[in-house]
Amino acid sequence: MAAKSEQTRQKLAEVALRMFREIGFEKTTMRAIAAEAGVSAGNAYYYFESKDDLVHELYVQVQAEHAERAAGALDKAGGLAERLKGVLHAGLDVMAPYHRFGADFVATAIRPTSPVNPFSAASTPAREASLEIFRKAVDGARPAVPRKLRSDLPELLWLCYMGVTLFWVYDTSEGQQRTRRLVDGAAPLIAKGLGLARVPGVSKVLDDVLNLSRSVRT
Amino acid sequence: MAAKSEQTRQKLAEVALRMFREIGFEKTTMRAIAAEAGVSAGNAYYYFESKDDLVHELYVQVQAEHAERAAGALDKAGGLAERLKGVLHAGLDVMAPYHRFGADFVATAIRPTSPVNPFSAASTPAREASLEIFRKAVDGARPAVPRKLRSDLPELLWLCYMGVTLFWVYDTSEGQQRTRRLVDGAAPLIAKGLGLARVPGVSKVLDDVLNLSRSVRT
DNA sequence: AATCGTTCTTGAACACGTTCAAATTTGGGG
DNA sequence: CCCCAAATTTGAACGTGTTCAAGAACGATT
Repeated sequence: MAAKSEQTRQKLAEVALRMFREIGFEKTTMRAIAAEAGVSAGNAYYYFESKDDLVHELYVQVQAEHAERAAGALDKAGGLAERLKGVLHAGLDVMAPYHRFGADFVATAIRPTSPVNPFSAASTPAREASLEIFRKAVDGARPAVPRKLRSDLPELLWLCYMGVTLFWVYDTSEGQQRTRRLVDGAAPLIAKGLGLARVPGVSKVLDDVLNLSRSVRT
Repeated sequence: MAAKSEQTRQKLAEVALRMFREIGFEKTTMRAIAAEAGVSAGNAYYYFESKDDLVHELYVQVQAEHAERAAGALDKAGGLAERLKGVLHAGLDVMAPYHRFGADFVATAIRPTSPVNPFSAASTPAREASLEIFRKAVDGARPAVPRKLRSDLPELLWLCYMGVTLFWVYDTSEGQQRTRRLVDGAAPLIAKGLGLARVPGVSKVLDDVLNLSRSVRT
């Protein structure tokens, strides 16, 4: 059966993710993962290129669950502020069990050469799915977002989400409530701030910002 | 002479920094540093707690040189936009030789437990010195920055600087010219944007932003 | 100059992530 | 049922960052 191999792979991933959660990144050694999964250390490398590759597995799973929960939250909210809150809190909910592991995750993910890097080729599907969440959040918002911003906003919000994640990693408050407060405070502010896009003086500066943001990408 | 010990320490730091620049972080092994400095590998650990600690040494030196060059740039410019440009370009100039090493540096620095982490206790002097640069940039600016923003702005700009650094690490364009363009574009935009703080509609939102930024820190 | 505590230095050892040649298992075709 | 090629698994090995007990060099005190 071809399933046997897949079974070993899944066992390894499952064990690795559980250990990441329970004892952290560094204490979760490849040998320990393999032992717990009942295979040799070398064998783990038949299924995963590296320890980082197991982190990528986590990233993909977390992202998938985020998409699912975010969709649920978006069904319930119409205003941009509430939609944003829903999406961001959903993300925090999914990541919560991994908070102690967060710093190592980010340290791994930030390397341009890592498969976990959210900008890397290996992460393109996960990143696209994540971007899609923010596209939906923006597109479905009532009242609608100013037309001028509609195309750039999802990407910018996704970047904000990366920022919130970073903040969350450093947030040692109980249950990361500071990050929760940040989300609760920032979401309505962003929504309100977008309304200013129609103020003439602001509009000009905003155009410049958008132009810069576009020009600097290439 | 007490200088003998200090000499060994400096030799190690000098060799390490040069190797970081020339062959990158991973290829610069502790054994290689020690060998090149003419001591045993174990001895390097008498002077530096860890490899990361050598990165901290680099951080401190880079920061010191940044402060120096930024001060020079600030002497020549009065407007906030020009002052910001000067400070940011000075930072990029100092970091330039280490660009290939940047990703590893950031990956190290981003760990809350690392001595290199810019928010860590070990980095407090370097961080304060860096903040001071932005305080000077803001305080000396003519026309003056809106009073409301004067106290928070340096910290926010310093955060922007962290963001620019991150952008720079990922910037693979020749000579990191995209980052240069980002700085040239963003500096005047920030200066212009601050002027909007006096527009009534904007002022209210801005108050909320500042309040949130303050409340979320504790 | 001899002594002694401190500072400095060494080299072997450890656990880690990772590699790889060799061994084993698997599954399909004769 | 047997055989072979491919897929899977092993265990030993490598180089890494780091630790540490032991020793060597130093410098102040007598």
